[in-house]
Amino acid sequence: MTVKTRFAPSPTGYLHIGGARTALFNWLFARHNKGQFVLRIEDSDVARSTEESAQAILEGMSWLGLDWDEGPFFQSRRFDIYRVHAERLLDEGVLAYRCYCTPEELKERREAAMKEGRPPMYDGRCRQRSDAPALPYAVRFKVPPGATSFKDLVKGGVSFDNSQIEDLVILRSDGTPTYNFCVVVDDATMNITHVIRGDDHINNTPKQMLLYRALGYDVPEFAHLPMILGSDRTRLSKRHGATSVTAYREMGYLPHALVNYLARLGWSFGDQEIFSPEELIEKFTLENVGKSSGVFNPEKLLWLNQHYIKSSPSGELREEFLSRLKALGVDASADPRLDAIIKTLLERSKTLAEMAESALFYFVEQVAFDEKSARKFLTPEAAPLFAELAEGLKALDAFTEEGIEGAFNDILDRKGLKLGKLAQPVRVALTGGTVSPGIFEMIAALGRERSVKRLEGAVEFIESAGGGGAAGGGN
RNA sequence: GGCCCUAUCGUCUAGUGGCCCAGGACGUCGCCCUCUCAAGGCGAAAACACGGGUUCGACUCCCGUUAGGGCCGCCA
Repeated sequence: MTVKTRFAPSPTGYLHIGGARTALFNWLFARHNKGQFVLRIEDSDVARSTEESAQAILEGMSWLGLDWDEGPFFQSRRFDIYRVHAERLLDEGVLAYRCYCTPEELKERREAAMKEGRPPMYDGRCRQRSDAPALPYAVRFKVPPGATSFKDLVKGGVSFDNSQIEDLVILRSDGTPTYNFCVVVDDATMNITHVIRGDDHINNTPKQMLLYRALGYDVPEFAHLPMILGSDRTRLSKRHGATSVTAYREMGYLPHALVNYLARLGWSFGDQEIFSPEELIEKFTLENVGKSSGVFNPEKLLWLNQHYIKSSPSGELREEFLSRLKALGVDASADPRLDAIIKTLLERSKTLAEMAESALFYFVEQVAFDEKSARKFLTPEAAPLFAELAEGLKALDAFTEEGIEGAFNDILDRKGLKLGKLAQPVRVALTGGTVSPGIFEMIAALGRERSVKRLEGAVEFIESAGGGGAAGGGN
């Protein structure tokens, strides 16, 4: 039997971190076992579902690289299938029945029960009803007595007493099917072999198993993944910060970093931390999924992101980098320095957003001097150094890191200075601030023209500042 | 309140009865490297929730307590 898993989100919001991990584990399990992965949109609650959410979820999946073999199926387009199944149960007479209680009545009873400390379960009062008033009715599944247990692939043995399970509604009074019923009909008719989902669904499992049996279908395997919690150990939600996959994309995270992080949250393979998607597929098994919930740790994600950025070939990030620059007002698509520039930024950027921002100085016409840095480093003593370096750079045969270093060393030797005494002022002259990539690689990437111009501009700046001139920039 | 699940460093985790006075990673701190910032290297602090069993021997098995989470909808 070939393995078939599914991811079945409800389109009531964006793809969030928890959903993404559920999708990932389903995908990994299917790929590892050379099986199929199905995407199904659970929009049986038509009122709450939106087209945009469904679209956002598909985009999130694609961005993460989680491709599906079948679907997306939409429950809203399968209502007749559910109705046929529900009627089958109703026809049997003993498996389902019509309930004429109104939602308002039910709510009242539930609240009363809660207040008295009783379990807020439906009491089954319409079970015995033999009349058929001309009133709206919902269809309820008649939960049989006994116990329902199963062997969860991550949690182990789980058992429920059926007396704890109420007669659930499978068809609303408007004729639409409910979640627990749709899931069963869908998973059965789509031949899902392994249901892998969040453990907030573990209580639904016995209800669904009972439904499978009533319908005469085989019960699939279940694997319930522990929840992802926020730093305060409650269910991860918006107030814990960014929780949507899209948000991480926008902040400049790489999909592999997110995938790697999510995989290691709840799953492990010895001491290994870094996994390519291929490696995850090869190594992923449900046995190595932990049973306990885990706290989402943005700092570790950030570390992974930095890891993936610094180990990316510069060409791989080019497009994304360009579009981020563009958003900052820089069109660098035709700039021949592009790859060299990216290379200088690779190992000092935690996100793509940060990378684009720290690249800005390479492209601006006028360097904006940071006031404090300028006061400290753009001094009258520095001016002749800049002039000399500008000459040295002009005279270079090859404008390479080695050549540039040579030009620096000439000056250093002549003046008897340490590199720091020259590099830091030069850094301010060229970038406007005191933080940048290594001085030689940075100058090589900046280019000869601009480096010389900016040095000369800094000399002018110093001279005019000496005469009381205003702060400005070099070229 | 009832039911279900869970319990190793701050966090993610390794550990499947002796290899563990518990290993790795993020984070934190210190040192080294160093032209700044990073990266990198080295090192440090940091955990088996508690109580009973079982066993020659428990982080590992069982029971209980405690704590956390989840679910109790004509939401999914």
